[in-house]
Amino acid sequence: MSVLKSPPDSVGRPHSVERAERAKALPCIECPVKAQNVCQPLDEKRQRELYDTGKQQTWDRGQILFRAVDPAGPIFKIVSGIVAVSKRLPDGRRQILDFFFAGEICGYLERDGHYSFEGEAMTRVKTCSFNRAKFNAFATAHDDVSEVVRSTLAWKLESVSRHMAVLGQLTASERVATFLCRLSSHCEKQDVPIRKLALPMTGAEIADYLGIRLETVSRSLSELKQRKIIDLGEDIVVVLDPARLAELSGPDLLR
Amino acid sequence: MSVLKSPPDSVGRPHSVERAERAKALPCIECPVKAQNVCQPLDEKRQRELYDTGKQQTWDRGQILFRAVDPAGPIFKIVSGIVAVSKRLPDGRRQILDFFFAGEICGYLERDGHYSFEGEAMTRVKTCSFNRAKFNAFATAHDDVSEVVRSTLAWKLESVSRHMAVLGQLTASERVATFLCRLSSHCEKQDVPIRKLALPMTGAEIADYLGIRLETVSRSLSELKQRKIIDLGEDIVVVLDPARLAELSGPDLLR
DNA sequence: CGTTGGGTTGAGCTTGTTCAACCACCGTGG
DNA sequence: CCACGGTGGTTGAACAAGCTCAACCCAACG
Repeated sequence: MSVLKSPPDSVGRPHSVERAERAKALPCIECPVKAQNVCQPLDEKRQRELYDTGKQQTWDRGQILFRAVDPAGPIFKIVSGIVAVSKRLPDGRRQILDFFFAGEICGYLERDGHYSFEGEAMTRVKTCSFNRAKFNAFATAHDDVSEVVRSTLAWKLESVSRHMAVLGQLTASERVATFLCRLSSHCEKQDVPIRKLALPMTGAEIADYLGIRLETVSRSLSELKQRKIIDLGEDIVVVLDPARLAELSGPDLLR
Repeated sequence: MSVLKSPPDSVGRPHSVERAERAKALPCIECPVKAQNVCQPLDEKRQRELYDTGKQQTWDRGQILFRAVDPAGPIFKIVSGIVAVSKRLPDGRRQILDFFFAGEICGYLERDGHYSFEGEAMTRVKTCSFNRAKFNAFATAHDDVSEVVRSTLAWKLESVSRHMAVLGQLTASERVATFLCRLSSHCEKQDVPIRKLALPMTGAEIADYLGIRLETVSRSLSELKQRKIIDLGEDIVVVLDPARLAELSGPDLLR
């Protein structure tokens, strides 16, 4: 298997676990996200069956997992790390539609044989990459799995709709505050319940997610710091006053 | 069955078809949207079974089918007319998330026992209103139906995501142009293939959908008229130059 | 030690908002 | 029959939020 040179903009083949190695043991046993999403209802037998439809991959920050022009290939369950899914406009503008965290599935949506959007690793990312046809067949064959797919879609549709209201109605500073609240509530749910937030994405990426310029993001953050609501460190935000932050995010558009 | 007085803001009970009357004949036979969405795979027996989980209703323009504060009640398949689904912010701002047309299902999304959003009739609307629990049971019992639910969700998720890019990245005039293109391509698909578009919603509603002020909508439309790209009539838009309109909507965010 | 990528900050400008006046249309009631 | 108020649309002028462009800083890295 020859390794291709990385095309210009930092796309490249990820490191794959070899078939032979896979046969040895089922890594799912130790998988940090085995209890999440489609894997949640699976016993060991079915887990192995699903695992055999895919392979594990590791991606470096900035690598593209899938592009909107590519024919729809595998779907990706994120084992660790963060993936940004975005829509690019021909003139260079882009809208980051959502950030996907460990346990979530991305690259699922397709449109006449192509990925609908683009997925990019915001950090080092580990994925289980399932063959699309086999995954769909697996889901069709198992009612509980397809129920998980359905509820995941419904949940995503809701959270994306909510973010639409952010883009359509909120001011720049409200958007930034909302973003921090969302990050914070996400961390509370799985990570340390501390109010030190790691910011794994750059200002430009936050800007593309919030539909504003990166300078505006920076200014809003500075203003929040000025007002002693947050403190800024190295790729870190410390929330000093969660209550006031929530106020500033205006309405309840969290999650 | 007593009819309640309409609460302040034009909510009211719709006119329902009585049970006795329903028993007579299955109106689905003549239903204009019997081939769409969840009804599409049904033979007459299953169609009757589904129909019996709900009832037909008619709503006047401006009536609220469901509110975000209401406990999640029925889900609505639209037989005719247009419904706007929106998210309201406490301070009066609102984002219209999507317009639902004949054949589509709305009021489906729920969050801890309540409707996620709000649905309002933009025109006179006929619905089949299915009991939620019974509908879900019906879907669970029939693989082909739940497959339709899944694919509808995936499709909606995609189109909502696409609209996010509109809100996050496009200028006001691009948004308006995009909106007209979307309307136009929708009409092409089912109605007369003519380029006279009926505008069933007010400027304020278009504004809430596009995340701009109604004055801005009006100005953009006037400018398009000035440039001989469209013509404006009574609640009607005539597309004079579809190609240039598509250009102005910037990138391909249609549908 | 120079380069590169990301972040901050300022000054001027543009887009879209805000506020207001005005008009056309329509249904209602004196 | 016309006066009236209510709704929805148009247009203008002043204003402000956010964008653009640019300079500058800092840390990482070859």
